[in-house]
Parts: sequence; C-alpha cells; structure tokens
Amino acid sequence: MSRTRSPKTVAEPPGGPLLPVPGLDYGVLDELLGYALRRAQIALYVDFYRATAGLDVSPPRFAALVLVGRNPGMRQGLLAQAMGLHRSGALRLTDWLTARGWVERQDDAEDARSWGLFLTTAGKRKLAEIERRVRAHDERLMRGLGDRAALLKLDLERLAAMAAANNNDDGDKR
Amino acid sequence: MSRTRSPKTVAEPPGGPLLPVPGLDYGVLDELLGYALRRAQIALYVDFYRATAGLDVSPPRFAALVLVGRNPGMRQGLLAQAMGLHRSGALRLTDWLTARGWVERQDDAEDARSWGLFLTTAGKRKLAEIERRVRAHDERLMRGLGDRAALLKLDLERLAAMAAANNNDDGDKR
DNA sequence: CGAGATAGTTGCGCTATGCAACAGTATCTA
DNA sequence: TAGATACTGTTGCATAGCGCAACTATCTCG
Repeated sequence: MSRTRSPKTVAEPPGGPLLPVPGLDYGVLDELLGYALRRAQIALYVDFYRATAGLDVSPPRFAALVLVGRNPGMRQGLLAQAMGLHRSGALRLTDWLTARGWVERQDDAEDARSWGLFLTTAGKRKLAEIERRVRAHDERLMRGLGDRAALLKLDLERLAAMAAANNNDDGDKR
Repeated sequence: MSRTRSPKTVAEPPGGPLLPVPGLDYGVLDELLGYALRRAQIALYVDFYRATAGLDVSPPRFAALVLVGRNPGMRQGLLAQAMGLHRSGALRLTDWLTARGWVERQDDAEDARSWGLFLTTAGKRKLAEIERRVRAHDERLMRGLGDRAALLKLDLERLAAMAAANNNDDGDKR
C-alpha cells in the first residue's frame, strides 16, 4: 500500500548506501568487529525492507509471525523471551499484529491469566508471502557469499552465544 | 553514574539472554543468515552497553565521536553520509554531543552555510575512555572467536557491500 | 487462607530515525 | 548580473521499537 513517495528532486541519502566515504578516516571503527557487524546489519535491514516493500512488515514483526505460526498457542511471555523483549514489548507487538488481523489471542484453558497466540487465516496467508520474499532476499545474499555463507552464519551464532554469555555472567549474580 | 537499578525481585529478561528457547520452533528464522545477524547484533549491543555503562554512549554516538575526532572540521552532512543518516539525524546527534560539551561547531570559512565539527578537550578525554572500553569489549569477542574472527569480519564487510549494492541498484535508476 | 510468584496491561519516557518544508548561501547559466 | 537551481543546516512532526515501574488478575504452595 501507500506508494505515497513524493517525486523528490534530489537523492536523499538515507535508505541508501552507507558505503564507506572515500577520504574519510574511520579510525577504530574500521578495526572493530562490532562496527562491521553494525554496518552489515544496517545494510541488511535496508535490503529487508526493500524485499518486503508494501507488506508492512519489519524484522521484529516477521520474527513474531514466524514464531506464532510455528508454535500455535504460545503465550505472549514466551514470545517476549524468544525475541529478547520485555513483556510489554511483546504485548505491543502482539497488539499490532492483532489489530492487523494476522494474529489472534485465545483464552488459555490452563491458565486464566494468559492468552494463547494463533495466526488467523489471513495471518497465515500473509506470512507465507512474507516468508517467500524474505527467503529470496536472504538466499540472494547467501549466494553472493558463496561457500562462506554457511561459515559466516555459524560464526555469527557463536558470536551471539558468546556475547549473550557475557551478559549473563552479570545478570546471574543477582 | 546512575547505578539506579532498583533491587528487582524477579529476573527481567531484557538486556539478558536472548538465547534460543529450548523446545520452541523457530522455523525459517534458524535458517536465515539475516536472522543470525540480527541475533548477533542484539547480543552485541547489550554487551556494548555493558562495557560502556555509565559513560552515556551508544553505538551511534560512539561512531560520531570517532569520526569527528579523526576528521576534525568535518561538516554535519558528511557525518550523516558516513553514518548512513539523514541530515536531520546528524543534526540531532551533533546537538546532543554539543550539549554534552564533547563536540563543538565552528564556522566554516569556506562556506557560510556549514559548520565544522571538532571535539572539545573534554570530548577528546571522553572519547579516549570510551574507546578503551569498546576496544576491550571487542577484543574479548574477537579472542573468543579465535582465528575465525578476522574472516568473520571480512565476510561481514563483503555482506554489507553486497546488500548496499542491492539497495543502490534501486536508488540509482531515479 | 495468605504470602509470594506470574501473565498480561498501562502509562511514561527515551533513542533513533525519516520526511517535508523552510531559510540562508552558493553556483551556474542564460 | 539576475534567476533558477542546488546545497547546508534547521525545525516540526511522526514512527518504530524498547525499557521500566506500578497495577490487576490469577496461580501456587505451605
């Protein structure tokens, strides 16, 4: 929907490049793994939005849809945990998806406090379309990386686990 | 500073784990390079904030400080471009850093429209401290990855370049 | 039953961004 | 040189995405 983009006489940078500016000194940034990750993330996000243009998704919304789709009846709190969000964040995400008619809250017979989350028929259809496009977007990148793709993915997983472990060291000694 | 954390009876997840929840089906998410990247990025951010706690920085603020520090007198617009931001975003970032007394705007002799950005003495001192901590944080992760670290970084750079290229294909045929 | 834990909710705040519209200032061109 | 045009920074408005504290139901367990 929308397609409300005005003609725009001049090219506005954002949503664009983020390619290194020649002649500029990036200092430590160029040496940091974390910054390389950030750059990749930003570029990937832009590509994600491009691939899913008009579908009204975003990475978090997409993840939520997939999770609810694969785990019908899951509670909001579990969604929060799976996505590393605060409960209130999962609430708002669910609210949004519900308002869109993609997700439904159903009473949980086991526990009157909680809901069970389910995709609606429309939600399933929508997810299928989104997933198709996201897969295509991801596969194109993977292809570009060739045989390094799988290794990169593994390393990213290791990295995530390591960083998460650091964070836990702290949180645990409570 | 701060350390204003309330006792907190219960463990609140955010800022915490984001480790895969056992028994939960992540569907495509587990297969996507993009999602692995997102997970790593989130975990890394948390670790970044942990490493720089009390310094009032954030990844964008840190990047801006480094860039201004290494390229004294740079214009705001260039900062925006280097960071992939809209001009207005660079403005607000600069405003914040200026209010903190870390960055200074000086008139540009060449062009009355623009400013030159410079670190103040306090800004330099602050940056040195932040940089020290960020480096430590980054190196710890690199060490954890062993000899894969350098490759990972390279692949991330390739990935960023590829994704950025995709985005440009679009933007250019304007 | 009553204390303490849990699930979800609400209200408030903050970072990070974009975009349109605007005001000076520069530049280029007829 | 006057105008049109482009560019720099600014302002106001809006959005996504989060966290946190406080609150309400509801469970659980001794």
